[in-house]
Amino acid sequence: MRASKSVLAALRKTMSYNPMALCRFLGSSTALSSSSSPDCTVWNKKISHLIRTGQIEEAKKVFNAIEHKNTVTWNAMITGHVKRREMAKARKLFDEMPERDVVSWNLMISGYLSCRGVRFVEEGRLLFDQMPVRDTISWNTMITGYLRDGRVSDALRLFESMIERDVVTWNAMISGFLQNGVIAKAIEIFESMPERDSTSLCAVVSGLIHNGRIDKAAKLLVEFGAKDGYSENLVNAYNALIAGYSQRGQVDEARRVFDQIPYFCDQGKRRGMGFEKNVVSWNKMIKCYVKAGDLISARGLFDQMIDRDIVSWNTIISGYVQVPNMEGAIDLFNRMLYRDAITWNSMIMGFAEVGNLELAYEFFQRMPQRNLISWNSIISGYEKNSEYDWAINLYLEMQADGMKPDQHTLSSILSGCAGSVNLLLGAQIHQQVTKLVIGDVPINNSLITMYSRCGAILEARTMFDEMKTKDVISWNAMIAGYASHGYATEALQLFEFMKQQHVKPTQVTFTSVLSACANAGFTEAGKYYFNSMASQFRISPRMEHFSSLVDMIGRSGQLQEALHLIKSMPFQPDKTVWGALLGASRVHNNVTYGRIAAEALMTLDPESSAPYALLYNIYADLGQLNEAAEVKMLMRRNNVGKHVAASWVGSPHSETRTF
DNA sequence: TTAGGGTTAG
Repeated sequence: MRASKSVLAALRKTMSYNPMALCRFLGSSTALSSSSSPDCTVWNKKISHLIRTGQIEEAKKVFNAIEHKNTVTWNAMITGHVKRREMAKARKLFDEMPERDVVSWNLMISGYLSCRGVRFVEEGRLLFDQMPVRDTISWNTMITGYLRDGRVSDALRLFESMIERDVVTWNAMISGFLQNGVIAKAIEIFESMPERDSTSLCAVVSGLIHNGRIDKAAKLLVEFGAKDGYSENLVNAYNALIAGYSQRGQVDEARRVFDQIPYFCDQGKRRGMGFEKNVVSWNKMIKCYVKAGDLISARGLFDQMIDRDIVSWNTIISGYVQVPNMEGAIDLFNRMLYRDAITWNSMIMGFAEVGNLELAYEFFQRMPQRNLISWNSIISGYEKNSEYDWAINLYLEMQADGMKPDQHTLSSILSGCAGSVNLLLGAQIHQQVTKLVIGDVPINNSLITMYSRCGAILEARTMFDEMKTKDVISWNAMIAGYASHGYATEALQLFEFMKQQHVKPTQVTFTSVLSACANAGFTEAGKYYFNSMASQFRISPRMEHFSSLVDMIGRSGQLQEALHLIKSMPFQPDKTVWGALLGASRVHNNVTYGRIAAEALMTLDPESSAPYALLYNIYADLGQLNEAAEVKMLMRRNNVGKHVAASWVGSPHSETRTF
């Protein structure tokens, strides 16, 4: 096939838009020699296009078919492999190619350096040393590679031995130093560089924010941002600053920056050339208000926006979902022209949060394309609302659908297994976790909880012991496992070991520790631990800690001391605390304290029949039948007690105790 | 082929 020169020229002109057209015209089955194609530029572009669109096999076919390749052809093919980190394949081509130019060398170096790891960095350096002629890009690539790998001094050595540095070199040094936390040096470089561009400023601002130096970032942005010569992408730096303040909860500061952007726009000569706020600025500011819980201001900005994008809508919807105000969210949802998975997922999460699983499921069903987060949201929704079997069924459905679970899915489903005491599935998930190599700390913690809730306390302990890295939650989970199964000694031993390992306990730790003491009747130990909360760890005791202490002191017979403790509490005791005193009074059949506790409970929780029932039993056991009858009458008069003495859920230990 | 940025949902 032979194409006329003019046709080829016309086609070449449109090449960059539609390279496939040329291919179709020429037919791709024939050998692509220079006789059928005047030069290989066209084919090189075709290869580049195929690589850009991820069709490397196709690219390889074209590459192999070309008879007379030039250096660009080889480089294009090498690019394809380098992008996919296939360095062995890239290297083979590089070694085979008849003539290399500086781009070939640079490509290989950048490929090796992107792979990270000492071996690859050294390989890159070897090529850098071997190459006959280096340009600035070679140097910049090598410096960036070192900085990415944390080798700051190597980078600095190269930088200092460079003769002709360009702005990219300086910028690479700035961002690299900031990435490695060498802040002072980065600022020094920024301030001493011969010419700055907007990238320099963006790099230094975002890097400083990343390193917690937001005020310095703001100062530099104000100082250098107002000067001439910076391009429109400076707004990115302002946006980064808004996001930085937003993350720290400094709403007013963020708003000040947000309002400042058009101010500098007036200062700059090219008004309307991009110095103004863009949609990202608005979205970040709205997000800032949402994060601070100021939905009114967030909505105000949202309503003022002229060009909203999907992120604007999703941000404001997430604000309503977080409150949660699902009516508002639905209203916005209905007004949206285009929705994406994030929109739908936010709605699902919101409905799950307010316990409306029907609507959550309906939205889950209705959404056009579910992703992993959709599944995770609906599964965790059911799990959090104690619908464990639904959660487990959805998990099975998810897998049948070919969706691979991640650590969020597994953590939800493990909680589901713990909730429904499904040891069989829990152990299966454990195997899956091992296979998927998602052995991260939160997942392992869920496994501990799952095993211990299912009563497999030995498996829980094995899990705990095998964890290479633990956090305080791992310790809490294991201690809680022991405590809730009556292994008080083991719980306290582990707690002592935890302190030896210098892991700082939390309020949750003490909840389990005190509950273990209460269940086992270790009153003195319990008092000691309770006092150590504030004195050793600066943790203020919460309601559940007081109620445990009241429980154990009361049950040991020191009812007066228990009442004294209640009176000395820094906040109003709730029904769990009074319930503990009432329970203890029942154990000792003590009318005096039983009455006090029961009366407090009747005021706090007028619906509950439990205080009447307990008080009745105390009187009855003491043979004071008249008083017992009075209690019954009182209960009838107050219109409580359809199920007499049936369910008492006020005490933290209600499951393990019978009244 | 080198530098910055890339918002929203767990």
